[in-house]
Amino acid sequence: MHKNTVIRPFKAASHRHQDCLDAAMEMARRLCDASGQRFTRLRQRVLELVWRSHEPVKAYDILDELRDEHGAAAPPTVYRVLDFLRAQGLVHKIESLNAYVGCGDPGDSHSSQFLICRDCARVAEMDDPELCALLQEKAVALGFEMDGQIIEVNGRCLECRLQRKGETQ
Amino acid sequence: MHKNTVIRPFKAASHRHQDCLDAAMEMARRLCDASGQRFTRLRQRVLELVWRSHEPVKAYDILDELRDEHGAAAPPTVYRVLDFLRAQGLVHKIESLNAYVGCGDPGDSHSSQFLICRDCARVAEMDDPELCALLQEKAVALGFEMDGQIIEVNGRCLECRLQRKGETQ
DNA sequence: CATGGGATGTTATACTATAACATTGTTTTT
DNA sequence: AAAAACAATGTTATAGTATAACATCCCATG
Repeated sequence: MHKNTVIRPFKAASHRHQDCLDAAMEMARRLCDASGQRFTRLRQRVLELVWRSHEPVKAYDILDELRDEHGAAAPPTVYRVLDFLRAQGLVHKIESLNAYVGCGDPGDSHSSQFLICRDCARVAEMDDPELCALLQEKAVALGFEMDGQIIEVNGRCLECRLQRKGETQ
Repeated sequence: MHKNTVIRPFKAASHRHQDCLDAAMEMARRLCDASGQRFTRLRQRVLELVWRSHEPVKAYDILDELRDEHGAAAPPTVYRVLDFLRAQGLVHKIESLNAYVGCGDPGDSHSSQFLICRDCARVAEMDDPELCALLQEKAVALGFEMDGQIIEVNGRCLECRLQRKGETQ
């Protein structure tokens, strides 16, 4: 069930991002097929924009991009597609940023813990079973029935720590 | 250092809320005195409004209230005061709700985990050292330097579970 | 009692998101 | 193939959340 703790790592700056993109699109197509949902051009395009990088993307940035490509486009277009993609587990919302990231392991229903780098703004995603279990345990101890969690960690990723070692920020 | 895991419990429906309010005001006054900050009428009033209940409060609800009492009032008034109160650790923001709650243990700098009841909308606050330690450990294992965390758990509090047992919602 | 800095007021605007209804497009049924 | 049914997208309007920039007020202190 839990394949791996880190389901969306901080990739080396040199990684071939096209591979991330291709993999995400392939998975999306497969998942939508499997669940009888339509992976329309618009939905694919929005998902590509979300996966443009490993940084979270704002709804209105997506909107601007669609406008450039496509003439008209209004907020509901973007929010509807984002809602769809989130419902399929293809995209997550980062609540503390009001921004969206592609899911590192769509299809496997999981809980997520996000690591957000304050320097490069990239986001990694974990699905750590120990963390979930402990949180669950703590909630249950208070009689609380848990049905979802939001965990977002702010800090600095390894790459940024090494690069900027010693700088004052 | 860590006095208690639960620093803002789900109180029984029958609790004397005035006591919560009085305690919060007393602490706030003391903390501001200690740090040389001014606990003005406005700041006190906003903190009272945040502590009006154990449910998170929206910035614009505070604004409406201030307008009723006080004539004019514009968003910056509220947001500035909320920022102040947050900086003093007297108030926390619930990111997933865009709403604010009074801190259950101001003065002691801590991390918070919030439990949010979907039925009664009340919020409890924990500061669980084990949870923090485990999250820290997981982050460090990825080379991530953690400087803050957001944990918000959605679910149902004990009281609501007992009251609505069997209901389909 | 002036004066300097912190607090608040004021106006305008940016940013985030949804409601409600119209239109288009795709499948399914006949 | 036509019609019905439903899903997806377009469109217009508006609600909800937050900040920038500058003006004024207040009050602690010298």
